[in-house]
Amino acid sequence: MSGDHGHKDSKIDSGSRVNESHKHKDKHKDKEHRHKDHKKDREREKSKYSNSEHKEFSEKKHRDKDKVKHKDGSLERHKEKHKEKRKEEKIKSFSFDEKPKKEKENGFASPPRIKTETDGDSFYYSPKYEKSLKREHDDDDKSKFSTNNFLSFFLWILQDIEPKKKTKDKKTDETDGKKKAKKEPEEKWKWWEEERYTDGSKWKFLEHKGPVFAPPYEPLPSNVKFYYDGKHMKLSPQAEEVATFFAKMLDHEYTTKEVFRNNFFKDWKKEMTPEEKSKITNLSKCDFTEMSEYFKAQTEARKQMSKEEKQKIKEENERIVQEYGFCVMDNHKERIANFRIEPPGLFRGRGDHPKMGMLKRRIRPEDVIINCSKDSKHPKPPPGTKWKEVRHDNKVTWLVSWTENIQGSIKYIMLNPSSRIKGEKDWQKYETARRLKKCVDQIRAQYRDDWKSKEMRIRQRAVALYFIDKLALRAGNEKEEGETADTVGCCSLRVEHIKLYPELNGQEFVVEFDFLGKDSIRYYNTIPVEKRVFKNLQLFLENKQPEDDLFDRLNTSILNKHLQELMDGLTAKVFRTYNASITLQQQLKELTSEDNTPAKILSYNRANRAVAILCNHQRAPPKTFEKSMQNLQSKIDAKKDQLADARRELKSAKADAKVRKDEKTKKAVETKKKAVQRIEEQLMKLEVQATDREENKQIALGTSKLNYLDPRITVAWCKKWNVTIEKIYNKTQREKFAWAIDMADKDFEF
DNA sequence: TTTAGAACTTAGAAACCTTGAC
DNA sequence: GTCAAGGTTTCTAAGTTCTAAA
Repeated sequence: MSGDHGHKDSKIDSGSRVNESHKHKDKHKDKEHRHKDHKKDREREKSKYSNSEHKEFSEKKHRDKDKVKHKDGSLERHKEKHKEKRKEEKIKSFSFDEKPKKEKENGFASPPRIKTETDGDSFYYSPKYEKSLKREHDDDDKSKFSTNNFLSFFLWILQDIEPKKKTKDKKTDETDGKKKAKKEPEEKWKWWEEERYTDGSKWKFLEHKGPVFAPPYEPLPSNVKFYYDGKHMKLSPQAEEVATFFAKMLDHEYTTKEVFRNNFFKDWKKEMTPEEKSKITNLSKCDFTEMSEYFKAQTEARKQMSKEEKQKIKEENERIVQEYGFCVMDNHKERIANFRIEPPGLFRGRGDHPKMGMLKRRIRPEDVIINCSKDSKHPKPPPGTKWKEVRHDNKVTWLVSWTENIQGSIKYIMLNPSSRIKGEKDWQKYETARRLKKCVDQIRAQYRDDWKSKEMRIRQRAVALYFIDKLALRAGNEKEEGETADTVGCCSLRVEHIKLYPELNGQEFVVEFDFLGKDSIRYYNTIPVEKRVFKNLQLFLENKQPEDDLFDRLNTSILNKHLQELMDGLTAKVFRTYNASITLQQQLKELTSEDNTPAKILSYNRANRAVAILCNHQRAPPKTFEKSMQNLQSKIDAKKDQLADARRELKSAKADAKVRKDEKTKKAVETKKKAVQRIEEQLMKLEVQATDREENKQIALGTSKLNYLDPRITVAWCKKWNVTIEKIYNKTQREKFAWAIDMADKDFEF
């Protein structure tokens, strides 16, 4: 990335999510206007970007061997299906370059091109690991496996019987060294020193206890009443349960939104008896306050419980975690991420979600598919029930799945990020990004070249890729209208999402982006682009309505197919990973200096922040922000006063010592000196904290830290600057990144 | 070959827990 | 002991990419 990401500041906007102005009003009216005549476009382009430069380009690119085919403009098809839904006609013509398909890695978690890449790439086992323990995974060796695994499962059970020590020791083993109470019970398994499967399987043995279901509904006590139109009304249990979902959310803004209320009411009615249905016809006449108060009181009571009671609950939870929170996968006990089935409730879609408020129904064993190995002890469904299915698919990583009723999508229970199966994939992700580093210059040169292409689809592709690379935009899949909030990514940007300024605030060729991205987080950015990009954008906008697609001849599938040809394993999101990680590395180099630890950490956070800004990771400013800032400021002021006092005292002690010249006064001077130093340090810490907090007001660092930044960069930085890793990664993060902590040394380069 | 659905990653909010000041 | 603040964990929605069925 060549310092290209320096335009960040303008991006963070005070209101992060949704806002009415973004509503896509009547967006699909007048669809007939759209995409008038792409043939005309193409002809226009042809004349504009006439022969010479294009010829030169097309001859150069071996990849575009099928260009002739594309040029005739007869093949566009892809987007049509959903455009159809919009009742519009887009004439498109494209086809995919016919390159021989690269051999797939059978979906296995190893990086693509594993065999051809060995040269010097650290992804491969270093010599010291060469003879390391190999995971047994010969396809045909089943019996051996099951024996081993039964053994290990047995050991696991045994371990469980032992007094619980590990899981909830939380802070106790935190670094400071102060409280080194309980230590890790056993040596952690270094899966990264072992070989991976190459046959596409994700595991050979998998055993678990199945999911934990939501507790059954407990009817309200009879004194907690529901009122309709001012009159008490006893609800049937089903209707009451759904009513409590609403009551629990009464303080939330959701319940004031019309869409939420309408969806809720509609679904609630489905749960009512005919009698209830005929009576309750207006949600506004429903009074849930007693229910709401009841739940608040319960929460309060829980807080007020005695230590013993709290402890009892904690132990019971712990027992459940021990029983259901782990599985055995290939000889190893692994933590499960989400072993609880999502409880019923009201759907909380983000942004202007058309389905918010709908009832998320209760999942029963009959809805659940179990995945485990044949030779494992299958999880038992709760008494009197059965599973929907028990399957043995070792080409996938999930243990349990079910279909949810809001979007009809499948939900999964999977392993914790610290597990081998997730870790390998994560590692592989960063290796792919590092491979991109090696060819990114070439790819950039190519897309710049493609801005001149005489084919519209190629120019669109090239401009989109430029945005993805430069601005770290997401790919932008197409979404089904009316099913989700109206959000976009790069390929799905619409005309209304950008504005072009030939000149703005003294800068030439400025593009203003303003759209809702993932989770309806607003992306706002004004950025000068290269002239050719600007001209292209002008062209893409011609004869289009605000609600038309900016890149009407592009979608994520086309883009990713193209990227795949540029580099094996390359997809749009690799750019985000690459640019995030390289930015961190560069920023760390730039910002860190021989300094005290808090200052170094501030540098780290600033580097992290640069990435978070690039990736537009925003958060709502904490509600208590202003107040906590004030508090901190008063602490700083107090500390300053304290420092002034200490300095004064030191001064007078010095004067005293000058006069008296005895040991006692000398000592006093030393003591005062130390006190001043200590206070200075404390003050500095507070000031750093204030700066950090202020800068972090609307920025969430966690997402990039967890998902985009190659942890080896961080580990290397810690080692280089003598910062303990615990200062940067908390326990969970250290578990997730154990592989990186173990393998990266201070010279690691992304 | 296209497309729908499956699989898996990324995301911010909320719940929960710990810490430290008083 | 209480309380507020902030860090951590959990939750699950919302993306992207992969895969397999039509």
